[in-house]
Amino acid sequence: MKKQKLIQHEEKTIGTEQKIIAAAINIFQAKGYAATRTRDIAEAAGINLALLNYYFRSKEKLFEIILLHTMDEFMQAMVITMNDEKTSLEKKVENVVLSYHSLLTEKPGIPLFVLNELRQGNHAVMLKAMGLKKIFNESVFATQYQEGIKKGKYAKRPVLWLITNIMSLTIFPFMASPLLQMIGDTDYKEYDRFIKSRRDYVTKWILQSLKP
Amino acid sequence: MKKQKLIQHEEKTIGTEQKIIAAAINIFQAKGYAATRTRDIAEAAGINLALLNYYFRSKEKLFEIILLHTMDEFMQAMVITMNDEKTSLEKKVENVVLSYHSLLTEKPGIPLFVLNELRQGNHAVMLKAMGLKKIFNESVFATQYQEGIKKGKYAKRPVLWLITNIMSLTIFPFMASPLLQMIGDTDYKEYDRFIKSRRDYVTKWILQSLKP
DNA sequence: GTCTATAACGTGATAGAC
DNA sequence: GTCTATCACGTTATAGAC
Repeated sequence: MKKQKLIQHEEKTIGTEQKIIAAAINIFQAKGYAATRTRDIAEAAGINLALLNYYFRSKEKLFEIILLHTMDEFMQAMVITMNDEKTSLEKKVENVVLSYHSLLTEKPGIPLFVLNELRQGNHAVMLKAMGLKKIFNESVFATQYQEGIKKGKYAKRPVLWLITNIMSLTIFPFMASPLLQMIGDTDYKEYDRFIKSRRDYVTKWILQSLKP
Repeated sequence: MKKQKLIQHEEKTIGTEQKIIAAAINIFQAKGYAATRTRDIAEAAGINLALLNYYFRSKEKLFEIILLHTMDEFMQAMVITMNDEKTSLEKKVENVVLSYHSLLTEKPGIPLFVLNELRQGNHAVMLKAMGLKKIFNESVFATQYQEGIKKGKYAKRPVLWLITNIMSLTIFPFMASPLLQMIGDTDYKEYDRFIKSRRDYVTKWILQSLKP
């Protein structure tokens, strides 16, 4: 009976904590740190402002949790596919494009959120971002790319070149979607189709650019 | 003598006003509306906080001026070249890439600034951005593109397709420069060379993608 | 026009009851 | 754990002297 109570207690705790985190993710990602008011998060979570501080001590602490979580989400989309021993580099490019598309279709606000905090000089983001260097340079992806160059299969360019192409063509259309929607005079649904229709084309286009 | 005094008066006024605007551009573009404190602008302009409000009434008013100015700067980079009657579409693509590169090399913070305020739902930006629709659809650029498609010279795709490619490949590397610098393990100077070395390649790559 | 001093306000955080 | 009420602080904006 004591255990029963404890479990119930913990479940309830986790429930509220998760509700706050879920709300915080939405609002922080949509508006950034400075433009977000903790009151709004509390309201969106259906709880009181005081309770938010009870769980997370401060706005900054809560933010850092959301920030790290978001960075992980963003990086995970590529880390796994980049280190798959079983796939070719060509297949990896395809998979990265695919996984970014599915992530960003669901959460298009992530890149702007991350880059914005990076520009503000947020220390936590910078540390996380540092990790990307290792991830790339020590990845199976990087090795395969270097191999391809040695064999004369790919043009001799830094890995950064390829990564820039991939990220530019996959991420930017999501970041700039409000702008591009206006230019193209499309609504949300139509723009979504537009982006989807680009997906395979983008992959092929990138692969084609690898040739010497 | 009265006129002399008036001119002097006006010159001094313009001087201070411009100093404030210059400072505001720097800080607003670097940190966004919410994260900017008017005190910082005043300090950077070498004047007092009260004086800032004397000239611009409020933070919001000052911000809107900077915002519209920035949007104009951003849009102007393409509007002019897009409507040049004397150049071919191929030359226009080349020129747009060039003008964006020179603008963003000097002021790399502009795209993030604009997209960030657009995401916050800023009314003024949205109105300005609306103008882009007309600018593109009624441009010489758009006409030439449609002509090319009719002649079977280009693949049959919406103009938005081409615009997305151009913007993605030219703008994103500037927006994500802190991130990409870390990934590539390069310093500011080296990354600058990297971007410059991509310029011509990007142009050719885009042109190549026009083919059916 | 420009300053100093201060009012007015918004927001993050806490005290204390339940 | 959760709430209401309140404090504490930073920031915008203004009043008033020069």
